[in-house]
Amino acid sequence: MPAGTCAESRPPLPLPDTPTTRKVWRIHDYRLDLTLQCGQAFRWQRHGPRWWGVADGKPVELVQNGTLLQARVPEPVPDWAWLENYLQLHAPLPAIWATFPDDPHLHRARAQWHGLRLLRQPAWECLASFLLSSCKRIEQIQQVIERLCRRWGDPLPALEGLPTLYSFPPPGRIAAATEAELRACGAGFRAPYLLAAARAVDQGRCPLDELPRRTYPEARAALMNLPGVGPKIADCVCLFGLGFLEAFPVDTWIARVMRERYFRGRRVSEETLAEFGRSRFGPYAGYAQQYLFHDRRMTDRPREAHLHNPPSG
DNA sequence: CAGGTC
DNA sequence: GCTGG
Repeated sequence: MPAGTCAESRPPLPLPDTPTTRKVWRIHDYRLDLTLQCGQAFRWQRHGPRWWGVADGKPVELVQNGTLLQARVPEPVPDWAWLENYLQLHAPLPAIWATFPDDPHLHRARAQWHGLRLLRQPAWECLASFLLSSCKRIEQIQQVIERLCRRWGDPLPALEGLPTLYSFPPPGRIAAATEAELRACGAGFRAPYLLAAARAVDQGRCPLDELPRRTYPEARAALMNLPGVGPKIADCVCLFGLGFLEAFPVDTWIARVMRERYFRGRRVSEETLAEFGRSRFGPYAGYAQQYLFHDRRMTDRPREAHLHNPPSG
């Protein structure tokens, strides 16, 4: 290519390995809106039909149009495996459903929220996010995370026409912060937990990168060694960040649903519910959890709203 | 009182 | 118990 030539012309037929900034997939059983909005990831913004966010450290714009999914990134990439993995485009949905028991509740929830998928997020981002999630609404979690990213993340190359997005701050950056600074970002009583987790990961005391190669119980236990990480947060990280699809996070919503439907409203511990969920729904219990969770949430607050919704008792 | 944890 | 709806 002659030097000094303006980049006004492109190769007529890009070879398979030619780095590109755009990609289109044909996908089935996938609903981007549900998947990015359901509270498993906290950094996606919707603007009309477009979604902006950071996947695996890279800024991305996504648009879904029926069975077409389109992605755009600021700098050409040689392949798109990172995004396919993050979005779990190749998750074998029919095979997953085939493992589910014949359960009327699950069947209905699955039909209603068809297209809701589990993402595969970076483990540290996932751990930090869910450490910040307790007793917070999704919007608040998003806010805190956004502040953390702007303060300790790096500005990323911007997509044309879009504002600059920031990387999720690596453990070392958070580890170097003070508890007061984290509180100032809105972390509240979770600040010391986040700080301790960042230090543990940064110093190799919690080897997040190795956990996917261990068994689910081992990974879960390793996470629960961290202060502030109990069964619920550990399971969220196992499910959304480590790829243990048998994990069955039990939060208050799921606990309510399970006690009502499977235990006649009896008082059962959350660990019992988690075990029950895993054994009833099997190797992909996490998918079942997500359908049941989303179903319950949307039933209780139909417009994902700021409606008060006082208890009916 | 909120998608927990110690 | 942080903090906000």
